[in-house]
Amino acid sequence: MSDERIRVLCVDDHRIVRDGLALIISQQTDMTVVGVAATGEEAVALFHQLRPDVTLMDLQLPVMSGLEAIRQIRRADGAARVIVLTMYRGDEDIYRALNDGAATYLLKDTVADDLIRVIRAVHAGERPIPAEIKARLDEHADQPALTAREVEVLELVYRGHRNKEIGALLNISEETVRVHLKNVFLKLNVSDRTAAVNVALHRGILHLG
Amino acid sequence: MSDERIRVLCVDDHRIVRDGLALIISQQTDMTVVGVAATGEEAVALFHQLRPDVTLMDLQLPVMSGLEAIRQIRRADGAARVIVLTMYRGDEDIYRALNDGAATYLLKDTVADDLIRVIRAVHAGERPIPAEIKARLDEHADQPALTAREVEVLELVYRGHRNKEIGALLNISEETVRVHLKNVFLKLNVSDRTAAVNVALHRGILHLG
DNA sequence: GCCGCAATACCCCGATTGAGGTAGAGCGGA
DNA sequence: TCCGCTCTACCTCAATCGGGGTATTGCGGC
Repeated sequence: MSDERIRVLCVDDHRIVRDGLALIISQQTDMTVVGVAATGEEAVALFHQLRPDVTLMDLQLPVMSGLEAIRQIRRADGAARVIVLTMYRGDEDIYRALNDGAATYLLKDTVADDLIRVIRAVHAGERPIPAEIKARLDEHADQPALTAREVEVLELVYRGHRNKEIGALLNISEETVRVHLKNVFLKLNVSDRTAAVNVALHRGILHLG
Repeated sequence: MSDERIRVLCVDDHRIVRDGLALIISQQTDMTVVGVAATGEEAVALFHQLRPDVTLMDLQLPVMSGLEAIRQIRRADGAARVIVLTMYRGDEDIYRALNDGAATYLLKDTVADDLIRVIRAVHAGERPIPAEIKARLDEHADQPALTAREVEVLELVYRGHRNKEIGALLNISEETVRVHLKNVFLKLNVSDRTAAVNVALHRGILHLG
């Protein structure tokens, strides 16, 4: 009964990875790939059009991030089941995705058979969080969270701007920028901007791009 | 004649991607995956053991990079045919890989059918460089190259070290570190260290990790 | 209503950084 | 052999940055 197959939407910006995933899933008798998307927009549009049972979502997508796509999908349908499948290992990535409604979070290290099992479990309403991911999430809870403004400032530091420029861009004084950065340094446990950017990139607070 | 199939070694650190690629290749009647590796060391060891016709190599590998693996493989066998398959789009990545003996360079955006065609072409002794990659390589030629020492200094800046610390780590004076950085800024066309790191990450001169 | 937090802004001061020089030693190619 | 490049090192000066404060406004939760 092909009507009873789990209908999967597959979202990844790398064509060859998408093709590989689709092939892996298509080989199962109890599931089928009903659509593929390469950007966040495409993912949201196809979700509405296809109403898949499970959406397999990479976080690293051009134009609109996978995180934003998850938000929009979950806002439109609180019962939507989205599995994150990504190479991002940062605790902040994991926290944000699960906090925004992802059913679970898998790294691309995952074995094909495990992915298949998780798709079935999530379709059945479970939320099987891998131990490694759970551990990272616990680490995250121990860390002080940056505020939205602090992330905004740090992002501009990462782009290579000086404090004065950042102040001008955000319409606040250079002094205030310094205050935000001081707090960022405290929270990230570093003593200068390059180290802060480094930590932020590794923890998934910022991303290349 | 299974003996006449193209024997492919598949190197990628993400298990699910490796599985997907292997599945794509295995579906062809004229090629077969004889081995898979997840690190540079494994890749080099398996190359010697299996002597594949074509090696499909990601650049982003733990412990030993794909670039270093290519160097070691090509040093051992100047006729070895290695296809780079990576998400790295930096001109420096492309330059280094092709300069160190890769037969061609594909992005993970590549369509499965194109990958298959390139594997056949490379096995036949061709070097089919995609137009996009060729264009990036031309851009690279217009840019002044950083010296090994300059990259070394920039790497430590990226790690968050101050000039004084970098001097101590490299056993040179802080003054010399400043000179190297001045030259880096000139070559990368930036005016401070965070911008330099940003450009270096995007061009593939440095990598996360 | 009160407390805590986020965001804003200003102060001082020492450390660090970036931009401008000059210069010698060593090495490899023309 | 000589030229050019790389690495090394030092100098000066102005700009930027990081660490230490204090303080006001506004918002949301208890």
